[in-house]
Amino acid sequence: MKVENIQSLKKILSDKGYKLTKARENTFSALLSPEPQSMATLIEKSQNKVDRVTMYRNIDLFEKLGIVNRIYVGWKYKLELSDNFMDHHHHLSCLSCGKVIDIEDEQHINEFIKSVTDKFSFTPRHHQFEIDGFCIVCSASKKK
Amino acid sequence: MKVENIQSLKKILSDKGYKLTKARENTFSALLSPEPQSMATLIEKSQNKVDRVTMYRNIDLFEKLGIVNRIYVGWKYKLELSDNFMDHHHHLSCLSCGKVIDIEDEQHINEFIKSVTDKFSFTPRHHQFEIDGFCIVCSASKKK
DNA sequence: CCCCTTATTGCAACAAAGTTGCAATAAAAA
DNA sequence: TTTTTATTGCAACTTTGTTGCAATAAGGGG
Ligand SMILES: [Mn+2]
Ligand SMILES: [Mn+2]
Ligand SMILES: [Zn+2]
Ligand SMILES: [Zn+2]
Repeated sequence: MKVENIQSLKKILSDKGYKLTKARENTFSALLSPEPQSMATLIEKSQNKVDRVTMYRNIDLFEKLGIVNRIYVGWKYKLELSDNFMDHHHHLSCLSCGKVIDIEDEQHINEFIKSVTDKFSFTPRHHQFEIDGFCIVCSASKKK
Repeated sequence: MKVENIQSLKKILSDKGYKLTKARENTFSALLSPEPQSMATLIEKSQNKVDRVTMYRNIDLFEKLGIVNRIYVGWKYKLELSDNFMDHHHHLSCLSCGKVIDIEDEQHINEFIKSVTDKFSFTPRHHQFEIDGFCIVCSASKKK
């Protein structure tokens, strides 16, 4: 669900009976970023514009409406605008040094997603594939 | 890292200079379950045997030692003994009703994991593949 | 088996994260 | 403009996770 501007945001909201408010405009503004952001960051960026509680409520709503994705990075989740139908979050994550390697292979994954979602008549919105283990460097030095 | 019994737990711990304590035995007992469990569940199962704080500390330790995996289910993480070299955690998770559907297809996934980890000389310990979206029921009934 | 050293525990106190009820307010519709 | 209804902010609360520290218990050596 791509949101181009405030107008398209308003349409998405009103189509479902929700109102476009100042708080929601500000929530959307805070989400504009090249990187996924933590809830704490969004709250801080909007301080004295959007109340904490309202931020939680609107992020929940936006996620339900498909405007944002919640992804896991390390041990916590972050939020991002779901600009593309399906962003790719596939990575190898080293449990020792924390290094994250991105996997490029869209081919296999997209085929797999289609076959499995079709089977269950599931409407996919977002996915994430993570392999935890040890990178080549940390595998070599096996201590601790 | 498979832990067969208390003896093997003691070995894993002492090899790294950690002690086997009553609290750690009870932590291990609480982890015995066919399902991944939340931190809250583990704490409750061990109430008046292991202090909350100690539970957090020992779960952290166990994860570092490879005894437990932390996986994400819906919006939160759960913990499980890493009995098998690589447990399968592939699921479809409904953003609306929270229902989780397990994906059985090991074939494609294992092939994919092997190809990608080989490519980067990465030593996998655990993986997780999650597709968020809407189940057949919630897809049908649109709003809210 | 006892002593000694050191890791580990429990507790209290705190910090961070997320939730709920409700009266006041601001959208949107009429 | 008036009416209707969703939304907000606030206060209070619950849940989750962290830190410092004195008391305790595990394990090794004698
Ligand atoms: Mn992808
Ligand atoms: Mn599974
Ligand atoms: Zn590494
Ligand atoms: Zn559902």
